[in-house]
Amino acid sequence: MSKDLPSDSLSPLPSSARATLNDVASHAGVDVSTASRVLRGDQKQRVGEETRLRILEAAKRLDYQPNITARSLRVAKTFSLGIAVPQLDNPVFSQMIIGAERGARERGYSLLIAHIEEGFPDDDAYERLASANRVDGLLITTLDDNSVVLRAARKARVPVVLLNRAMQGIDNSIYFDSSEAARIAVRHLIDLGHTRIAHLSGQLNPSTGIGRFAGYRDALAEAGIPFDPGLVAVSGYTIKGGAEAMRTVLRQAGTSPTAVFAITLAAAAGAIMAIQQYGIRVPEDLSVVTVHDGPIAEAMFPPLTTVQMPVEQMGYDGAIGLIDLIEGRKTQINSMLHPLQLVVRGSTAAPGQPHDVA
Amino acid sequence: MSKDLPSDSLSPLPSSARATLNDVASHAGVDVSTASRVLRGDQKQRVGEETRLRILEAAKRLDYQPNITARSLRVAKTFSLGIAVPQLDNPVFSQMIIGAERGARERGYSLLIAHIEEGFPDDDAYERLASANRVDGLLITTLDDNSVVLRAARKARVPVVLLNRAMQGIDNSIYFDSSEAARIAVRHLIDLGHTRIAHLSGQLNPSTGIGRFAGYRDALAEAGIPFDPGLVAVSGYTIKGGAEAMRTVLRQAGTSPTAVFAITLAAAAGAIMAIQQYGIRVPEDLSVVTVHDGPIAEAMFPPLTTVQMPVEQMGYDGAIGLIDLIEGRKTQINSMLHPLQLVVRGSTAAPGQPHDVA
DNA sequence: ATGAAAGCGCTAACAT
DNA sequence: ATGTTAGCGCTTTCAT
Repeated sequence: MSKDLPSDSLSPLPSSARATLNDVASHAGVDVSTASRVLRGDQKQRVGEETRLRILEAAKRLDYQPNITARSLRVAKTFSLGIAVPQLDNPVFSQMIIGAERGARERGYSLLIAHIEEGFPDDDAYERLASANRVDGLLITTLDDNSVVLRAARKARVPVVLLNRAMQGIDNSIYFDSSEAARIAVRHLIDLGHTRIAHLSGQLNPSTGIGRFAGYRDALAEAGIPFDPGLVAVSGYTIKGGAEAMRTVLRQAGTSPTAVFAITLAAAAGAIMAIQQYGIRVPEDLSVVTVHDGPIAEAMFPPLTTVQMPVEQMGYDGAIGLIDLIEGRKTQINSMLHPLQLVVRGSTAAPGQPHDVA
Repeated sequence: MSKDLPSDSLSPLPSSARATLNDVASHAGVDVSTASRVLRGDQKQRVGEETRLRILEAAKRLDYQPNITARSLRVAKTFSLGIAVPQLDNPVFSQMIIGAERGARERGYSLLIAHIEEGFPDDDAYERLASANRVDGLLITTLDDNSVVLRAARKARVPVVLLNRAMQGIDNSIYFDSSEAARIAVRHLIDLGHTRIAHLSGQLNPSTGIGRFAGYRDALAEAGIPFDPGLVAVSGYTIKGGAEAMRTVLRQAGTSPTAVFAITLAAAAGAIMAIQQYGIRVPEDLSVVTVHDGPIAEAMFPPLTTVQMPVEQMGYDGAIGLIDLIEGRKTQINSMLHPLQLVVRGSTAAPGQPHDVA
């Protein structure tokens, strides 16, 4: 008798707390299970058209939003993906994240980000995501250290997709045809008439570095240009590394190069710094080309000629593939993306043009 | 009678599925509530030291990891923070994310990322996070469009902290003393002897842009240098904008400037491009200085003189503050960060040094 | 076509 | 100091 609370509850009344499925159901005068079936868009739902409408309307009126946490608990899935990146402020990784976020979002997943501090890779970064039951799958990227990745992938209790490279012992990956990209870049230099072409490389064990190095050698071989080890130095993937490697090459090369193929944007930027320090002009005295593209390539002086790399696509495909794995639509993800196109800008030109030095 | 299943369950048996609290409890011979109290490190726990140890040991043996989803459902918290960013491939935002991720992690939260597509700000980006019950709080950043942010913050059912600027109508924010940074930058130019100092500015309504513009004018006024509107052009925060604004200034200025203060890294990069296109030399003919710092500033040619901005700190403080808000330890977050220091590199020098033009 | 009921794994009163 | 109990909001058999 004391329960004669204001029962004329026909008003929207999304007063304070979020409406639950229960609220929707009672407002529509049905059981929660029925409401669930409708709202979830259950395939074989067999629900009366009229009730369907009533439920939908109630949901709308109450501004119902499913509680993902509850659903997660019930179906034992988190509907989120984790992505572990070693350096966030590197265009490669940010673009990868953009793509991954888009893929995840399209499929109703969220993207959870884990930054792996350089130098503390062993610690927990991957585990944090993998073992804490927070994600249904893991996208992993790495620079040079393979062992950590391998270990993490093994320990993960969820599907893992490796981005940006293929690796022995890891089944799923989306990677890039680095050697093809390198070949395109070097061929461009050769077409311009260069024969003394230097290469700033990655560490020469991991897959990416090797791929580009191979492409470099292949292109030279095709053109019948002999390979000169004195023209190669390891730069890694940083600006500083690029600058140092460039200096090494300039000092050690018997006959100095007229062009250089840098393994990545950062290395190329470093190289240009070093080159200009020596008073050498780009591209008059030395042409520079690299792989990967983006606003920074345009912003440098001179603007950089690059072979475009579908980095965002890689993130997107990785996310979609990972979700396919999670939801059992696929059992393996393995695809290689190809370089997009050569974008010729101001950093490359024919060798030895008669430009006077000031 | 038919329940004589293999009951000698003393083996570790983390065979397949994750161990639950229940598993731990029964292995330790206690009730789940007791196990919960211990494992959660409940303050006023009053649990026997001996049982405590037994529980801890069982948890370890079974490699128990709490199911956050279940806990979330129970306590009605997700333990995750959302961060919405307009452009991921911009050092400002990536550094902000790095900081935010660290703050969140330190407090046991995860960071969920939402990329706001340029041009589709209205859509759902913020709502996706805010209304889907996926996060306990929101970190928001924005470029120029305030209305969207305001609306999003209003609609959010969770606490919101605005990063990188203060805004009327938004209570919580972590921002940066832009005008102080601008003053430092411009004073540096003045100290070098410059008097014709251009400014590439942001849109002149939002807070950040105004702050820097104000700092620019203040520094000029302090030094008794008259303000010349012909030396100012709006660049916004992009490379392209920087290049265009620089060209505008070079064309329109009656007496050409000997130095330029660009509002941000990207604009400075664009400006340098434009400058070098005209065959003007940096810093001999024209000095360039900007606010914000990072590897890119070092990588450019010439390396850029900048006033350092604690961007990562901003993300970190934002995350910590947001969590304080969520957990009720604070009721308002409002702090202003100050510029770190002036880093003098190759892009600034005294005006009119007797350098011959080639 | 719809409802009843159980339960995902955890926490938090409330007993004892 | 420890156990009992209820329930967070949802999905999913199993009935009807």
